[in-house]
Amino acid sequence: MVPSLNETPLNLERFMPYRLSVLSNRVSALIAKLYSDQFSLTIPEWRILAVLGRYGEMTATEVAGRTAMDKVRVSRAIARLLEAERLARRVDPHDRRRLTLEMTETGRAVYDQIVPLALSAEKRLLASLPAADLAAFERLATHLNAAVAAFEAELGVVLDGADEGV
Amino acid sequence: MVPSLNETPLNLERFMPYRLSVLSNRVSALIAKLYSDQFSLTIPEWRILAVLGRYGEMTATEVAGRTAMDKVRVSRAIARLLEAERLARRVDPHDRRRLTLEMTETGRAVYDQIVPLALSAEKRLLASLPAADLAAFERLATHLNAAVAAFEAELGVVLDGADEGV
DNA sequence: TGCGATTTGTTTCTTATGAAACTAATATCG
DNA sequence: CGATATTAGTTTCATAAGAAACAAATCGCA
Repeated sequence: MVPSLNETPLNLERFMPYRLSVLSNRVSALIAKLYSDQFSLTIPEWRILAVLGRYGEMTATEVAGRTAMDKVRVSRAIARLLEAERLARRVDPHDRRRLTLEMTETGRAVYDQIVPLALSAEKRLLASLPAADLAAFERLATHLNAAVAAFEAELGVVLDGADEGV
Repeated sequence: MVPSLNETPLNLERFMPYRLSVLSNRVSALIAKLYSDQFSLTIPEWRILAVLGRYGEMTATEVAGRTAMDKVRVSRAIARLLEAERLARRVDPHDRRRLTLEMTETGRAVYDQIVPLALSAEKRLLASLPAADLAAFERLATHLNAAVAAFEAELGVVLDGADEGV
């Protein structure tokens, strides 16, 4: 039987968006495995700790902007972190809609334990990869981000950076 | 305020697994946008059509293997495709547990319309990217897949290629 | 002022997800 | 042969997801 009547059948294995997706999710699953069991932390929860650890206090909306996560997802992850007392928050006196988030000592202890795990995993994954290839990936990522943005703009779409992983 | 008390704070924007994830999901969301509304097709449904279009008839298990999708996800996507009469299946007479899948004419019509959209989107996204950078990405992908596999093996984990996107 | 528009964050509702249990058919090995 | 293990695919169950509606606070401008 002829595999396809289409003139240019799509070879999934060579389709860049597909490869990117499979690769990304394999890597994410591995990294998540390193902390999810041990600390019972979900991916969005970890992301929140990561941005707070890096940039200090901020609100839920700012976290969503930084992490490219949906605000609902952020809201729920924050609820779990508050419940576990890994996060505390206080009302901004200048604008009482805003709730400023910060890690508690418990939260920071978790963060401080995961960061080295994550960095060493990354280091290990990239070990023996030529530096030039990593630099090329950086360029590809920058290029694709811009190309996607341009395409979206043309489609008149407002796709927020909804995503999944790590 | 000091951003982190950690000696090596994690800079998410430079953390490769994170960049990979955000990039992948942006690209996937864009590609999905090109067909999901128009054909009301989900990502797993599209993947199934894609492998059938490329490789011809196969069973659900084979589809799962090809696409790195979970078998439950495949099963449900097949159910929807059958419901929409985009797929037909028949019992393998040699092994009556096996159900061989093939596209119907309706299914192939959808496939034939989406393939050019997907390929032209990919082409556009990669336009003006130096070929060397794309080749470097191929190497990075190969390298990372192997590195993840090695890491998993060491952790004694059996992570199937569960994934998300495109 | 004051009232409609906007912003922040949560909740509701529907659907998607995957682990584990399950059904049915086949393979294996005593 | 026949009991047990394995395989293909589905269903159940609990959780996660996002769109849209929502509540509360603030902004903006007549």
